[in-house]
Parts: sequence; structure tokens; C-alpha cells
Amino acid sequence: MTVIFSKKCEYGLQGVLYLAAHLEEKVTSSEDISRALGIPKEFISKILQSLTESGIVESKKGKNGGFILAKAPSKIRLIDIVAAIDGLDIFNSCVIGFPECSPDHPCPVHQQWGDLRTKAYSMLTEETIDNFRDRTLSKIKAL
Amino acid sequence: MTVIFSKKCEYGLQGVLYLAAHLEEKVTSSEDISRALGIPKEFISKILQSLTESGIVESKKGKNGGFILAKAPSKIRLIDIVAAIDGLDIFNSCVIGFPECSPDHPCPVHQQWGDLRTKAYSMLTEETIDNFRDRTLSKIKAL
DNA sequence: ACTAAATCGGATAAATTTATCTGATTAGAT
DNA sequence: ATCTAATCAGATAAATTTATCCGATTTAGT
Repeated sequence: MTVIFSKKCEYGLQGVLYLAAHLEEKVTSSEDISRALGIPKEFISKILQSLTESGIVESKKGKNGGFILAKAPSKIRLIDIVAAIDGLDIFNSCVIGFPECSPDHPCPVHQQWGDLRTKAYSMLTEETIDNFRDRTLSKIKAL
Repeated sequence: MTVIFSKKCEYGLQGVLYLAAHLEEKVTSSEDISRALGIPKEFISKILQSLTESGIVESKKGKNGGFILAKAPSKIRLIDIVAAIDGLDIFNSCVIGFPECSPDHPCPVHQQWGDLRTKAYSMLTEETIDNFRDRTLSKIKAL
């Protein structure tokens, strides 16, 4: 059961946070990330591969290869990762599933939810992953 | 793609809102609800059946049977429907999927998300479905 | 050159969620 | 009594998401 993001997206966020917390390494293999986070190796590998296409991470092939952030952590927002994996539909879709939910044709809870949605979007847009280095390291240590 | 609730839960919320907006009828058949909301008949039927077990709706069997709210709309909170169908795990689970995410072992985004989660929970707990009668009726009319 | 270890791409498998089907039971209406 | 139309229960099917597998390619080190 996921809260709001798909499992892919959760793992993607975890993986990128991990990379941001291990910038001193030249690259980190999916094997290492898998072990540290308890995510199936092939799965996190595929997810990071897809994030290379989005320009969020870069990969180095061959022996001693792995992944590394494609840009400075201060340039990567949480929303960028979400957008790349799950897309931004959840910020435009009706929370109770009505079609064409909009200010013109609002669903019953449109107003109430809209408020929260805006706050969530702002948070994900304002926070860049450099803000999470310390917290990521201490969380990983406890796993 | 659902925003935060499962399809079952979205349909359940829609269905209960529909029933609340049609209290004058003695009961409403799943056939009617299906047609009005564009939800597969057997599916909404099953969902409402399960909500009878939760004491949110009541059913009348046999010819001219159907569903009706089990209590006053002012006594049914949005959270009751969510709890009955999806459960309350999303309000206790880590938004990026880390195990044992808690104040003691917070995930990197624990604080930021916790704030939103609390607001969402409050909204769902404070709003009862009698608040949505008019808005439900005008939304349904537009479908 | 050769080997080992990594990403990459595409196929496949497993699990979960969503949707449908079938038949039984219930109850109102003629 | 009988027919019809509804819920109900349980099985099954379809679709989607999650996870794994296999083989090809790439690259560092010996």
C-alpha cells in the first residue's frame, strides 16, 4: 500500500536521496543502493535508468559503473523526480475520481482538496534534495 | 490513475455522496447509481455491500430493493468511508516508503509531509457528507 | 587479449487491483 | 403461487503494477 506515489516513485525518491547523500563517491552501483535500501536490485536499476533519460541522474557503464546525480542537489526538486516517474496527473485529477473536475465543474470536495493539493505541490516544488542530506544519512543508518 | 484513494474508495465516496443527495427516495438501486455515475454496476454494488457491513449504508433486498444511508448524513464523515474501504494506513505510512518512519526514525521528508497529512486527516474528519448535498447534485447533473 | 562487473533493453513472471460473471436468495407486485 | 427485479456470495477474468530474468553491451583492471 502506497500513500500517494507509486512504488516506483517511492523507490526513485529514495534512490535519488541516497545518491545525494553519497556524492563523494564517483558513482554508486544499483547493487549498493539495493542493499542499503532493501529495494530489489533490478527494480531500482530500471528506475534509475529511466531517471537518466529525464536528466536527473547519469550512469556510467561497465566495470565499477553505477549512477550519480546529473546535476547539483540544489538543482533537483522533489517534484522533478515525481514528475519524471508518476507524472503530474495527481495534481490535476479529481481526488474522488469524477471526470472533468474543475472550478467550472467542481466535484463536491473540490475546494477542500484543492487547498491541500496546492500545499503539497508547493512543498514538492520548493524542496530540493540538498535539504535532505543529513536526514537521509541518519535514516539509512537506522535501517 | 488514482490520486490518493483506491478506485474502490473513490467509487465508495461517490456512491455515498449520491445516496446523501437522494435521501427522499426510500432506496436507490445499484443500477441507478451505476447509470448516474458511470461506475460498473456490479462493482458499485459490491462496494456498497461492503459498506453495509461498516454500518454506513443499509440495503433492502428483493424487488424494488436498493441502498440507503444507515444514518443521518451529518453523522457520516468522509474519513468513515475511507477507513471502511482503504483503511487508515496512508495516514501512518511513510510517503516515500521507508519502513518504521516515525518521529524517532523520521524519513528525510517526514516533517514536511506530516504537516500535510495532518491537514488532510483533519479535513476528512471534520467534513460530514451533509455538507456536500448541493455540490453533489450539481456535479451529477453535469456528468 | 581476457575476465569480471556493471548498465541496458526487452521479455516474462508474479502480485495486486479492478471488473465481470454466475447462481442463490429475497421480496414486492400481479 | 408465480414472476420479476433486486441484493448477496463466491468464483473468475482482465488490467495494471511490481518484480525478475536473460542476454547484450560496455568498461576497468590484470
